[in-house]
Amino acid sequence: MVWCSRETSRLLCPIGKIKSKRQQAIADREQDLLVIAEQIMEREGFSALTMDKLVSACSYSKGTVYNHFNSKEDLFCALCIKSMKQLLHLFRRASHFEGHHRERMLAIHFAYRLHAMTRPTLFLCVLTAQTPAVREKSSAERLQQQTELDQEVTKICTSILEQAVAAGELTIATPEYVDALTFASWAISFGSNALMSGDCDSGVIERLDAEKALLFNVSLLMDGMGWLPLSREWDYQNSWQRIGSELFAAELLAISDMDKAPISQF
Amino acid sequence: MVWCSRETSRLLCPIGKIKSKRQQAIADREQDLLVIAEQIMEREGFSALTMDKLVSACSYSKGTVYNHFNSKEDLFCALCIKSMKQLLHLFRRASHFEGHHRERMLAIHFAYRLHAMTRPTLFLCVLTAQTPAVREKSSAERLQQQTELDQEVTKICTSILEQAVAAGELTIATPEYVDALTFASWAISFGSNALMSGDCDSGVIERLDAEKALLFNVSLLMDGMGWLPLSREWDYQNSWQRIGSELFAAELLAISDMDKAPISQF
DNA sequence: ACCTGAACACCGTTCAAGT
DNA sequence: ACCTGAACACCGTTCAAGT
Repeated sequence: MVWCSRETSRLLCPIGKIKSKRQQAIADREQDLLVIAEQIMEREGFSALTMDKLVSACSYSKGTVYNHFNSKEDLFCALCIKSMKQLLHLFRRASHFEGHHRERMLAIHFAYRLHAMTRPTLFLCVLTAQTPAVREKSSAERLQQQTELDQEVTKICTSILEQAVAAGELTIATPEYVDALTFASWAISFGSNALMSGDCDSGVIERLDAEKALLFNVSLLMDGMGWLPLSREWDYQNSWQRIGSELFAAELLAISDMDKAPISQF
Repeated sequence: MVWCSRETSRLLCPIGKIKSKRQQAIADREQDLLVIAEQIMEREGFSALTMDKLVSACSYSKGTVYNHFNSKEDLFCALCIKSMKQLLHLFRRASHFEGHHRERMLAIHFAYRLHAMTRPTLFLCVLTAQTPAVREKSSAERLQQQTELDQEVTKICTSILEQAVAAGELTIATPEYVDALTFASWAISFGSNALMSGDCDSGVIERLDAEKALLFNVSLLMDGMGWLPLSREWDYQNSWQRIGSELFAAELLAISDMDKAPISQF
């Protein structure tokens, strides 16, 4: 992997390769730090996350923390990467949903929404990591890893689209069309989720509304693609629920527990 | 305006009302400060914008600057508001485009893309202002003004949609459907622009690609709505160009000058 | 009623000394 | 080869004194 050339003398930790015991320990420590950072944000808000607080909340020294993240922004970038890795796992599961290919793509969008709900903090880290102030000060390695993950996510969508074409569900003018359709799918999902997470101050009713809106938006887009069966010929509301119960039952249970907790407490 | 109750003893400056000469001077100063802040970001990058730099770049004292913005994040929020006001102006112009209603909605999307290109810094301020770290520390007044502007933008879209329904271009199941369609339009535009501005390091070819992708995405969505004439019955590529030349000729000229400038200089 | 800038607390980052 | 934490520079914010 060419991009792994390290001009900075940071901790050795080749990505996606077999690690020595020492390297593994370092990687574990990094995961510890990310968990602690996430906890600070959840407890005290995003702006409360400072390097000082992270250092005093963990068992390592300032210098060691800075061996992992060469700036506060780099830490945010690392959180964004963690978020995208989780998303990728959900997407892989979604891509094997038992149904036709349009339903599988819907499962991808379901997974994205699910991630935004179950891990709101990590989801917002992705948003924050798109910010120029963060990108300017993140390490080249991590920015590269970010685009790599982006490509892997894209690959999953592309593959579903290609299968749909092969199955005759979808007709495309040229092969490059698939990339355009992937981008459109990604854009509607990102846009919907980002705009919805803006005012997520309310409770359960809002959540159901948000899901409905996403399903609606995605359905419009796929109908526009001419992806069969069209929404007037198929009950995607039902597909949506099937995806939830067959693929993500455990995660949804965790959410409803989260919803209940604050109510029973106050 | 109820929400204008000011618990903080900040500078008096009622929004959208007639201002006294003194209040006008204060409002002008605020605009000065925003221009300077924008210049700092353009010259030195987003992370270079500090309150110290803003103070030394302007002719006012630290205390005075803090009378306008009660935190650095509040300053970002103010820049976001400025950005949205400019957007609103462009949208109003777009909404009067000479053509059918689907073309008018397309003009809205054109205006959004145009704004992202001509004022990239301000556009990215909107993205930054969605970030929880900024929202947490912005003043209640400005956050309120932000949602007010959001609503005004929404109103323009809604009105175009309603006119399209009245003209028989578009059929909707229930009146609330209009809100859902507005949200979908907003989501595809925001999503496309946000994702595209992520890697806007390149030149002219990229720009044309970005425009093509946006037109493509929007067309898919509107086709999905069943908004007549459908993209297979009408040349929206041509509409796109007409919008540019008839509505935003001056702005487009400014962009091509910007593109040329760095080439001739280096 | 508003402006000023010194003063303060905290935060991000570095690096010489240690193991 | 990596860890440590004192030290430093800078940044955000406040507020008593001034007009």
